Amino acid sequence: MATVKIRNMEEFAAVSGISRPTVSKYFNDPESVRASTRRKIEEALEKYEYRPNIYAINQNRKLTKNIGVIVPFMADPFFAEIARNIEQRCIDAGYRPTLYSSHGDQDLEIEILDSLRSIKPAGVLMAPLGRGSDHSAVAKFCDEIPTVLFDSNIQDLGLAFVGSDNPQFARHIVDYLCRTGEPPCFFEMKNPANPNANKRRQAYLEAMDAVGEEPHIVQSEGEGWSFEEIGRTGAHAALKQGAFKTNTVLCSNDRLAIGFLTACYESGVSVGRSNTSQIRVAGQDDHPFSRFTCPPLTTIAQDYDAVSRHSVDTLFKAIEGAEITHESTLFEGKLIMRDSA
Amino acid sequence: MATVKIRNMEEFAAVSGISRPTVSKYFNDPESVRASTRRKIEEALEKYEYRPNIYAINQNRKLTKNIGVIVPFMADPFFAEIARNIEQRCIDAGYRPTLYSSHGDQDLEIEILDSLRSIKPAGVLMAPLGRGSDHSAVAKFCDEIPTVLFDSNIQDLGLAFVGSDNPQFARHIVDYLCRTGEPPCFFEMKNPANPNANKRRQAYLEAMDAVGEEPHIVQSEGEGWSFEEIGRTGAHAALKQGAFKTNTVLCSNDRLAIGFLTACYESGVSVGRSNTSQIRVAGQDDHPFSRFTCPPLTTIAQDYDAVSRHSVDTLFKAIEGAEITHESTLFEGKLIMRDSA
DNA sequence: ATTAAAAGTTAACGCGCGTAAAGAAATTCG
DNA sequence: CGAATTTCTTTACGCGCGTTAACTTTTAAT
Repeated sequence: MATVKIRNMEEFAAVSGISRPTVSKYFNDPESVRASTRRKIEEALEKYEYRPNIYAINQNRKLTKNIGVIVPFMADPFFAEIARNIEQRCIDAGYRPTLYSSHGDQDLEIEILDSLRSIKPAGVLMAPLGRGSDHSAVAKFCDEIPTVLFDSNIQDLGLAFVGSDNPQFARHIVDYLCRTGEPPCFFEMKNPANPNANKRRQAYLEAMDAVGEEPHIVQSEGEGWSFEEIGRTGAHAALKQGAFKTNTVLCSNDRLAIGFLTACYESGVSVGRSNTSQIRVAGQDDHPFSRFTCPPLTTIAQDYDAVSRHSVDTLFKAIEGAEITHESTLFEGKLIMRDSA
Repeated sequence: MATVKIRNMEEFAAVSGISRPTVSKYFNDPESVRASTRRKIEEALEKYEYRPNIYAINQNRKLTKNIGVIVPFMADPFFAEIARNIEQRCIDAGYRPTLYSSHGDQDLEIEILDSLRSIKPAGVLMAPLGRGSDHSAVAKFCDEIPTVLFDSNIQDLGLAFVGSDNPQFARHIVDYLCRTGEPPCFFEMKNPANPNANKRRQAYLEAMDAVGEEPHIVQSEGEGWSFEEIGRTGAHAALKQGAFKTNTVLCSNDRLAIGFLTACYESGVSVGRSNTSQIRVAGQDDHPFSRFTCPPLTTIAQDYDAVSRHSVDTLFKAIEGAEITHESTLFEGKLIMRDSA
């Protein structure tokens, strides 16, 4: 392998027999040099260990190849999955994604934005805390750096918003539940962290109206991102006081539903769609764990592949100079029928 | 606020009335300048928007303040939690952590190491894939950059290893299970991704020997990181052929146990420690979801706070010049009694 | 073969900051 | 108060690479 250690592009250019400006050109785009030149450089690359210093590169380029990816809560596997998906797309496009989680904390979200500024990213993909976000801080950031919001929207901030079509979700699953049994009550947090929650409540109301059923909303106390625990305690309280007017419950999201199922188990309420069951429970999102609840959770799956693809595409188009007029893109969900409803 | 935009430290030094070298000194350590000087600089900092260019800084410093944090599988909330914990400790110590997930993929793990090299980190905290890691690639990396391994060990690589005391885990939970009912069979993957799995099997055998009971091991087919699904299908197969010699099952980890519980539900086997239950199931790790399984999972909790603290401490000591002799530090677990066993 | 176009070379500057040296100014202390 | 000490200022260089300008060589086309 290497006989001498290559310290910089100058030295590497020397051993490859090509001038430094041309080598620099090669690293910015290998296709931009003649095939014979490319071959020489790549032969040297095999022989010697050299990689351009990323700090020197970024200091001199007007724009880095960095992409920031922010999710509100990494310990939620749903966000881990979508982050992974986005990350891979960035890498494939030749960018360098860096992953951040706000961990449900406003101060941390602000710190992340601040930290991102210092790495001068070409663009940012952000799933904001939502209700918990500092609106003006996010607005200011979106103003400085090309940013696409996903999952949860903040007014008209950023280049675009990409998320799920909550009304379609609600129509779809409310339809299903009504066709197969009693109409669903809606179970949610009283003070949800995520603005999607409000849209989902609204969507539920509209969907129930459309099928001509009377809506019933049951709310759980508790704040923060411990949705399962909030769902569990809220369900216990609601079950005890007979808050559900029908035997069917649609939860605002799967994590809440997971806690709900735990409460049902703990209080001896049998869940399922069989005749012997006392209650039916459905969720929304198709959380990675929903397959493994007892009973497995009927839910409506977010098309997170489409969400991540479209988010990334939109950002890259903007980075590459396309004029983007702000728009929201919402993807439909698929019903995942399992045993809980 | 700002009347003019500050472009670099030169300009900022001008408006603050302090020379550039002193300002530079301030940013490296605010305490290193006279109080009156510090005050002047901080007043200017309030008045003008300026932050040193991180690329220029890192180009000139011998050592960056970057810390790499690698976990094998971010969609496992256990790793998300420990990563978060580690991240925070790094920030508190004035470093800049960057988070990576190998997503269970060897090629990606290697890519991450490569990518880390290019940011010239002061140190790295790595939970390797384990069996799935490219030993020589990791070894080479540890040789170049101060690296502490945690969670899963690879021989004697890196500055140190920090993890859990698997034998203690096994003794503790085997003791408990034997005291309260039939001795446990052990349920695990035949081809586990994680080397801890092998240690846990061994620990189970020793613990059973210690209490004078005959061990029984049941293995599930399947590879990769979809532990829940592997646990579920493996449990179905094992239950169908009556593979368990006793009515108690200790799973190698919680995610496997979660799948096991799903299989029990699906095949109508009642789980729990009451007289009416047919089987008892326990896990290991205290996964964030274990509280919410049905029934809630009895398990043994990893002291991930201690693991992350000690990992970070060890790394920082090494970075700050302390001589580290390679050693493994293992933390004990606490029994978490819930309803499944 | 002639020639225009394409791709390479050499030389040089700049990016923003770390850092070192030498001397000036401010502070501390006896 | 003067001397010793600490802290700052000025000046200057270097880090590794992007990039430009002027020129030379190679390639493709007539």
